[in-house]
Amino acid sequence: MAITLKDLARMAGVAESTVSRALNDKPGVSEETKEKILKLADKHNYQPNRLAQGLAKNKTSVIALLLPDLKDLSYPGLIASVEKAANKAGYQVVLCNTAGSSQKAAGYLDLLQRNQFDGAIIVGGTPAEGKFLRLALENKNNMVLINMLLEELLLPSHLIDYQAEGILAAEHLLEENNVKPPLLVLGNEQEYAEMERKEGFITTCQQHLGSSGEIFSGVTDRAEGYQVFFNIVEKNQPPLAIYVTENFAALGLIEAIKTGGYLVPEDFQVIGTGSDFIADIISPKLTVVDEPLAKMAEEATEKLLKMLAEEEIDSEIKVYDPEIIAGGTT
Amino acid sequence: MAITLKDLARMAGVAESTVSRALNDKPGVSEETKEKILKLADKHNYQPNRLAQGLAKNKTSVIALLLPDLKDLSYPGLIASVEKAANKAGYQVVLCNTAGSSQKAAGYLDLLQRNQFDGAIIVGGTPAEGKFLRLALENKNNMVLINMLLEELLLPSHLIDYQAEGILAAEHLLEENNVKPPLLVLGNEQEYAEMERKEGFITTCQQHLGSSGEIFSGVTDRAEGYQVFFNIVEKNQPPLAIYVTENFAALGLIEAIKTGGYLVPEDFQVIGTGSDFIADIISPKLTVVDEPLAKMAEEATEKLLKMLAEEEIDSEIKVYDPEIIAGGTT
DNA sequence: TTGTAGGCGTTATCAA
DNA sequence: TTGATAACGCCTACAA
Repeated sequence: MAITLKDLARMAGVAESTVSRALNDKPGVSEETKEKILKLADKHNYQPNRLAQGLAKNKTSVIALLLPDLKDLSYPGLIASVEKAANKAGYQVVLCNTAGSSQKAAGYLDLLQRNQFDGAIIVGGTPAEGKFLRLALENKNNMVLINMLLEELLLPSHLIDYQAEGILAAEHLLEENNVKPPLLVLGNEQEYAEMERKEGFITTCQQHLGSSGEIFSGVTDRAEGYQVFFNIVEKNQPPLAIYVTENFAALGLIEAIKTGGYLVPEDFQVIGTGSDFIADIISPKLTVVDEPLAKMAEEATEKLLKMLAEEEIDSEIKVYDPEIIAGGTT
Repeated sequence: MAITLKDLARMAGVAESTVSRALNDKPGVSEETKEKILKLADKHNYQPNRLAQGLAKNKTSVIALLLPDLKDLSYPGLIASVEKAANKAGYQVVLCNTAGSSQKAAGYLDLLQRNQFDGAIIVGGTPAEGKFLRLALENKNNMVLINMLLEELLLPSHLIDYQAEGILAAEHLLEENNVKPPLLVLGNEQEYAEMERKEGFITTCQQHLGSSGEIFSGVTDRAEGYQVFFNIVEKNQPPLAIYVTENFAALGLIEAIKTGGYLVPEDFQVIGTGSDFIADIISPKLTVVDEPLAKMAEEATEKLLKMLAEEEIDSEIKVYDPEIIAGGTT
């Protein structure tokens, strides 16, 4: 067993309270005894038990970051941002992989609710996670949301304006190619983000051209992106402008375009969704509608820390604007 | 404040111990009182405080998985494997991002040592992490290692045989192209894994051909992989066989080959390192030397759980063999 | 079947 | 400046 504060007290011949004061640098301990105690603690490599500390102080200094998908390459930036803000305030961050399962998410929220963590930042991405949050909300308010929209539940939320993404993408493509309506290649059309992008994109196209181009959906991975190229050229002739919401689909699509002997951006202009990673492994570098995830994460973390510090009750919803990062594909 | 066991006891008009027994399904409680207590607990949504439980039972049922790099696309599989094994045994897993910094790693090991977690699985990848582990090892034995080799520290370790990777890669390439010695494209030559791969590769080439091909190093990302192609064709003529240890470098290299008007695998045969993800976004699918990370993770987790359960002291080192997964690039 | 009491390892209050 | 002592919320002998 590890050495305890009580052990130190016995060895130093003082009371536990004195040891506690000495270790925590609190006033009311003579330099002499303090030094003796610190030396002893160091010698025996004393490490205060965090469970006991947490119980006594009602605080663990650990926050959890719940992520729905570890393969999403835009998360490392988000994570770094959360960690930076949290560390600065003396908190450590642990990551919880919910893998899009509300059951797993519930498991981690159980830890949160039962004092294993002080707070949690919950990142959306999977639909219908609202239900399990209700329980967790009962007593405390120690959660903030990123990109998760809940109907009724009132929690601080940091949301991307997905509709604005569609609008920006459309405007960008229309700037350069205003003859034929741009095409839209979507992933899972049931997802909130995709619905919004579609709405923004189509509306903008119609406003400018009076009509919108063909829409393909269910195109999420590289193979599907590759394949959709053939569906596209079946009825459409280049030059064409295309908005592909899914990153890996964009990868496959551009590969197909180049394999087909066409040029990007001369024959096909392509715009995707923000992710340094993907933009970089595509050649030419993909033009994207970028999401300010790092900033969102930072502000979400600061909001959470403020809630923990001031026990402030809050449910502010903050919406963030995307922006175009020009690459070589448009 | 949340409701406590003591509150329940008061409300039910019984002793705390009775409530504890009822909630934990222990014998010695009449059906009647038990039901009353459970109903009360349910009504007030009672959630036992894990810090208190942990303190009393000296167990949190949470293990930590320390990862050096969240961008590594072979980790999601490893993580899933750890979670599966841990969950089955009633443990929850949290991920800790050490980001290759021993300081950050030390912070998480501090949590471990101070009872916030029961155990930890530490994944290597960054050099010289050994030092900070020494401290953590003092009292407990609740850590296992994956792909981290330490000189003196005795901990259960689960290691890939990197030298065998080089050997396999060489043998595979030699099978099909035994005229010219295959080329080697390395990432960071200082890393243990790379040194071993190189050793195995070169030795095998020399055994079979009496000589080994040109070696390029410091090629880690897509751009560098793209660029190295030009260095390669400067002095070498296809057909050529190439072993590229870094995944993204392989991506760029193949892109350059195709852009240059050459064919894969007819003109250039390429073999990389295992990762479903990368192999899949390359076309043709990359042939790889696969690392059995999922299996390693599973066995490492089971070892850890066994250590926690039986307090067994152990420092077994288990070495895992890589294997070729044929794609379309060889 | 139930209650009392002590312990887990800290912190914090109040006297001395 | 120090030391008892209670408290944090739970578990677990031991007694009743």
